[in-house]
Amino acid sequence: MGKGSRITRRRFHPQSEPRFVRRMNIHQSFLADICTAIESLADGGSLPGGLDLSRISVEPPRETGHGDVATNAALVLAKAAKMKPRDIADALAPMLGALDAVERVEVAGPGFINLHLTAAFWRGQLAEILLAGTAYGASDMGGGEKVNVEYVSANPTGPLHVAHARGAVTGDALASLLAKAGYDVTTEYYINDAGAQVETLARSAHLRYREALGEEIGEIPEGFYPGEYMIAVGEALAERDGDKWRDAPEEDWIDAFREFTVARMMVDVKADLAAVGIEQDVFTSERGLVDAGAVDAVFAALEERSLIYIGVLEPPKGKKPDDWEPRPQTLFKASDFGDDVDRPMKKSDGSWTYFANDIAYHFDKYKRGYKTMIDIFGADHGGYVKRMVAAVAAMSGGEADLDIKLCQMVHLKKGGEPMRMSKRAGNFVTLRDLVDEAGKDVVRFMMLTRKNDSQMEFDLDKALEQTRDNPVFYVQYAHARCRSVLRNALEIFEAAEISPEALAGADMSALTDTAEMDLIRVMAGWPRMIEGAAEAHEPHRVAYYLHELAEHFHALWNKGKDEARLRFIHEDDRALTLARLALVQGVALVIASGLDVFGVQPVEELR
RNA sequence: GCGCCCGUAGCUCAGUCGGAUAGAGCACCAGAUUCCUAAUCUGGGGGUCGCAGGUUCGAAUCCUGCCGGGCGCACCA
Repeated sequence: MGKGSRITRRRFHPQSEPRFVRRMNIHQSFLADICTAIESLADGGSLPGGLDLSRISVEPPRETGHGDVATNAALVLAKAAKMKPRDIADALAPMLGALDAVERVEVAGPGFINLHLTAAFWRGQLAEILLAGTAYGASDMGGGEKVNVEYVSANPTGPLHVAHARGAVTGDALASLLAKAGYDVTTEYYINDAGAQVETLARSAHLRYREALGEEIGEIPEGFYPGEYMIAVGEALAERDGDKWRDAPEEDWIDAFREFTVARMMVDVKADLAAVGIEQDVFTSERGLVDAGAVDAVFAALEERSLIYIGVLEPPKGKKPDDWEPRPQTLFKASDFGDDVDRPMKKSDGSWTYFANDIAYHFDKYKRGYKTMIDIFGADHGGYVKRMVAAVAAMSGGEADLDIKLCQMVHLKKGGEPMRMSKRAGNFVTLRDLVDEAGKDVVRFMMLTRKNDSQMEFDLDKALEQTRDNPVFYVQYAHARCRSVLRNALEIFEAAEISPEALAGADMSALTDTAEMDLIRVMAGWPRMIEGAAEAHEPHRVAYYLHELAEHFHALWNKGKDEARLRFIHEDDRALTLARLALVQGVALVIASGLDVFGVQPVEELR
């Protein structure tokens, strides 16, 4: 549980593989070959049998001079085999050198085995990319396992602001990343419509309602939501109900006003999310769960297992609340599951705490079949993580796994100057403002260029400039260039001749330049990238991958400026051109595939 | 005081469940455009990976302790 609790299952289902989609990435494929070779050496007595092969890794070496794939097999096995790493490597190397895809093998450093693959192998990879199309990179790593990704879940008390944007985009991209990696993903929003904040919201609506009826309300008093967006709510209520609630006691209207206002806020929230291209599958109401008795049920279940008791908590050291007093409370034994202290389930008035409701919510998800849950929270909820993870462990009997991703703050900048935001002063930037100014694709991509737990700067001017300072345009430009070449190629080819499917059958032996082969190598790394990012729950890796891919393409493009023979289109050499177009088409597809994970539309041209 | 996160080039940040000589962008310097979009490319300078120990064939990565920054800390959500 806790920190290391991530998806670790890697299952392959060779029986169920569609024929035409490569499901095992090339490194896994070589890993299988290496294991076979080791077993065969063991059979021949050159190695001890029964060695633990689980720590063997196969990966692209950082140094290009170290071949295309490298394995640490000899290093990892040395201790258990009681042999020198170099000796194991020397025995293994010739066997791997005999593989069709391997051109050359070398033992290097302390015992790494570096494989140099044949050009034919790489060209074959390009053909696979073209056949798979934008589905390239799809994996069945998840094996169809149900995963629930919950994000945004902002209180329905006003419009979404920039801090929500990061969580929204992160959750959305993570969800599509997991879907691409073979998980059955549900995206979800938890509506916090049960607490004191929505009561305040209802009162604020009543205030604006009286205002709409012509009453002079003056300054919005402390303890009410002051936002101007509430004016329309008051007007709508006045329109609907006339003045029947004007002088009525609160208990007469509070429920109706809350319900109306929350519903209205959620319409706005969904519209804001739609503006960044987000449409979640499920919206769960906290109040609905409470009313349905879900909290009572999970409470009883925990009580059944003696995880609930009445106790008195120690005051927090160092920072004691002013009104602290020792008081018996109904506590959940979170400390049995990794939390620092036990946590209250009931408030002093006997109603459930937010935490209790949230346990019921996660129990509800669990009962709906999600053994893997991901919550995207803002950094200000960091102190809540341990208790929630503990609760999920407890209520699922250790069966379910909750990973909470904290999104750190976004510091908005404009012209190099930080934009100080304060709700009180009313100058906070809404998600809608941001999208209106920068565009949804830029917002999405920019928000995903940083690890979720690092704070990030978002320079509005750079996002608006649409220049090289803006990483999304660097990638889009590469895609646009690909599309441009393919459009130009229509002057000498029919569209059907240069479709991805047709190009997959092209003779690619003309692709020989190092820049071309490098590009294919990067493209062929896409499935592995997907799996790694999905397993780590880190969508930002895709942004860096796309930048790298674009970089290699731009490099090849410019190489064609220096050496005319490297240009993509040669009117006098159709065969050569088809090979190059296969490459260009492949790049366009992989970029489109990557942008699709981010929910960003690839552009045909930038002009 | 306790818990979580972060600390990597002047700035913003990557760095694959421990791998070989630590990377990118921006900024700075020097170059590339008769020709598929120069919103691009090529080359260069720039680092005690916060500090100190430890683990091992090997540490930016794992462990411990410090230092610095952020967030949070009963009955809010």
